[in-house]
Amino acid sequence: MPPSGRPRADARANRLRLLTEADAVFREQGTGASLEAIAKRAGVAIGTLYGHFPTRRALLSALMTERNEAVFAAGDALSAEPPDRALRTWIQLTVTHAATYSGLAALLADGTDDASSELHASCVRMTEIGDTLLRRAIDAGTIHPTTTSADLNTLTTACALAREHTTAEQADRLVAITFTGLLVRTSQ
Amino acid sequence: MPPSGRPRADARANRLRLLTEADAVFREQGTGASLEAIAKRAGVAIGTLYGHFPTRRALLSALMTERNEAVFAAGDALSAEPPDRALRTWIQLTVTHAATYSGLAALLADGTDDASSELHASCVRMTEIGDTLLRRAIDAGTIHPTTTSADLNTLTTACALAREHTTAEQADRLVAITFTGLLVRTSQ
DNA sequence: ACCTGAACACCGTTCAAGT
DNA sequence: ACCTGAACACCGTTCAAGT
Repeated sequence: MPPSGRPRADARANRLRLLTEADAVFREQGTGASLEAIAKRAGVAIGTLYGHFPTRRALLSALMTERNEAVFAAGDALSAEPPDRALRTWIQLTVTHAATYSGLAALLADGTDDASSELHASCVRMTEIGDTLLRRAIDAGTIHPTTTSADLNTLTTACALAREHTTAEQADRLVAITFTGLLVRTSQ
Repeated sequence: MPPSGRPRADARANRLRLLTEADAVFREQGTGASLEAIAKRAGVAIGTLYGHFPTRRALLSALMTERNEAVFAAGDALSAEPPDRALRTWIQLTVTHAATYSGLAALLADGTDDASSELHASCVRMTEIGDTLLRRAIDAGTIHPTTTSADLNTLTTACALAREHTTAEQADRLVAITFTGLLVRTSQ
């Protein structure tokens, strides 16, 4: 059972500094970075980090919270766009999101199926939004009707994973190629 | 300078058993598996493993040698096939190859650009074969002419990486989608 | 209620001693 | 020439003691 009432002021400050430094370190070194290093940069002992975030994934999850909300909101807003443009923008959005830190895409990919992962809920939410946009695009007749929600997830995961091994430009080209592969082939 | 003449019989036997067990362990646990475990299963001390294979990549490289030759030969043989079918088969082949062990695709992706990697030479060779098949398919008019050799590498890497996070069926669907994205869009 | 940091566990890598 | 395995280094994680 979590402690009730407001947390102590120093605890709040420590939590905030841990998140700030974790973001910086994960950006530089990926999600596998040393937790010791993060604690040291935040000016706290390693035990304090574990006190706030019992697992690496819990830390990552806390770090992604704000960003998640932004992506969810953007996804919902895409309902106003033309179906195929909306889907394409969504793919670009989620790929970039999953590539925030090197190593994150793999955790998100596994988080979709692993209900015990702290990242599971946000993965499910993303899948739902993607599914809505996908169905709309299929109904509009621009996306191949056999495309599944799982395809969309796999495709996003693949592009995000690949992004860790090439330039952003090359990764964008892959997104473009893959999206083209989803389109219904009409006489041009 | 390497030792001249034939290696000692026991050394040869150890090397062979190390390769056999490494293959089994990497298949089960991926390329990050414990080298201690491999040595133990092969019935030798950890120092013996390091004596034969100074780095994890050297061990992987030795492990891939035979398989590499098979893939190169298959790639060369594809010159006899219709250009687009040949390219598609090549993509499937290389994706499967890069997904032999979980974690291998990432090493191969980095090995292409890292000349100091023991896996570099085979990566370059694969790129060459892919490039030949790609140009032929472009010349035949079935593949979009702006497609580059780098696109092919990124695409293969992406599919192989994704394969570690889904079923083989789902991964095959991704290959199909991506390949469709390469095709010149004609009136069907 | 929260923080500290020593202690423990685990694993990769090296190298002096042995055969 | 090759093998052994103890020794070292490094890092993730826990938890008793402190404030």
